[in-house]
Amino acid sequence: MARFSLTKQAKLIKTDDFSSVFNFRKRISTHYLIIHYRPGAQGQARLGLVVSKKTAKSAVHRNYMRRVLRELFRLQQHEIGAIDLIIRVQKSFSQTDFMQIKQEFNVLMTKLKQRMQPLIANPDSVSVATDK
RNA sequence: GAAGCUGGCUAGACAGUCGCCGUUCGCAUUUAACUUGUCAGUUUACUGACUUAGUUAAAUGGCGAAGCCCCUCGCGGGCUUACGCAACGAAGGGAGGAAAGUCCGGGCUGCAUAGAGCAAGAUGACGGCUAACGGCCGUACGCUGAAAUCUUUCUGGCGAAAGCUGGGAAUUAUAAGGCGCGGAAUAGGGCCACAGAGACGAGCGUAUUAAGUUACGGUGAAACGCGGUAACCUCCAUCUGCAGCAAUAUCAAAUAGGCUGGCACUUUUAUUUGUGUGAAGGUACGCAAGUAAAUAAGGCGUGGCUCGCGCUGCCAGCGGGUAGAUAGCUCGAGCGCACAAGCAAUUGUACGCCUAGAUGAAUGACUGUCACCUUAGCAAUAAGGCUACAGAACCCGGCUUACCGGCCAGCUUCACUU
RNA sequence: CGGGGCGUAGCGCAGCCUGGUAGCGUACUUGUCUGGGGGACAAGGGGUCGCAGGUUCAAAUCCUGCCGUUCCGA
Repeated sequence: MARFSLTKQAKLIKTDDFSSVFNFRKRISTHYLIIHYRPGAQGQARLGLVVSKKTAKSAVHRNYMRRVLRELFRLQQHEIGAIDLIIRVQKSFSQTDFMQIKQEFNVLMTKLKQRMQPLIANPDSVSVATDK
């Protein structure tokens, strides 16, 4: 039975984790969001969020966007697989745009699955990719 | 009742689903004993069985760490730990009045320090409060402060008149309240545009007088006067050591470098030191050690092997210390209430309470109902907003700035009624 | 957390320290030179000096508090 809890194991915590994902240089972008991804070795999807001060000046507004994205990730984390993700907010959104954000997130997840399919099929290529 | 103003409190509510972060407790499973309950036997007491709940004791159990023991020495096995972590369950807690700006003041920590002074900076009516302040309270002063009131005046209506009433304008003093307050100008220096005869030294012009004796002089903010300006320099009084929780303390990986010890250390050249040959000094030669450069060998990697290519002294320990972890980290000039002192700020006493501690950063997301607001509508209701300003980062006292509303209390003026 | 700079015409900047007139370049408008354009020359318009309060006879300038923007250090 899949649980929906979001623990510390499902987060990117250290600076090395973040920079390794960014250095992998793979990303998918939509109108509001940009996703950087990298196949991870933890056997679990892990999430990092970046909401810069440039997108929204109010801290309350930035916290809202962070929480919504965290919630969406929490509900789908078991369907994603062992991937490290960093979600970046490109354009600010508010509570009226919630349904649109949800759709965009789903689109991003399906795209991500399609791209990760060959990597998961033969794990040797994953190891080669991570070495480089 | 109307108008103006001040202070305090609050910061949508409830329910459902899925979650996040601390704190405390229980850990999960098995066994035994006791208490309670039921049933059976039965001498109002005892025995046996069962189940649920609670308490106590023991054992077993996930990962890691430390210690001990055994051994066939290996990434072995076993035991212990009021050691940690993970996982599970329960209880209880979880953003603000400004958490914001970072403008002042203090605690705390480190460094420095007998004490004092210089420099630099800040403050400046008087008195008080305070841990302290540039803050607060009281008093005095200045500026301001009403469509209300007083006074004057113009005008319209009613009326025989007295008078009543509506509108406009001007003026004066103000209420509650708001804002401000910068000590010293014979201690000294600087500056005072334009205008004006003259701008800080006094002199000049006219009139006058025994006499620089007296009076006046269009301008200008200030004019014939030893003025104004210290939010110009300065002087006086008071205060301030410097830095900031990324402070600071403890533990501590990898890599590079440092120190120590052991092993390895070929040859040549240069140089330094010691020593021998030499009667002595110098020179020369030999030996030993150190340093530098080059080279060979060795080692490692590439590889089935050789050649080749690339890198390079090897091993162990120590100390500093980075990433990281832990502490600092929330019980404090704390909050509530009552009484007392005081005009007040505030202080004292008694009682009660514990109220966020995150660190790539939690305190939430969604749905429904009600409340609130806006629009439409006589209303019922419908649609929309799902609401203001805004998110703790070591902690307090203030100040400033932002802000949709709601509730309560008080003050002043005026009008009406009793 | 600590420290500094900037805000003046549509744009880029002087003036501020040492208070009395707000200016330079460019852009804009008009005119002249040219057959026309470009260019040159001449004239002109355009400023809450970021906002608010204060000191002063007088504030872009001095003082205080805000707002915006930008940079630096730990």
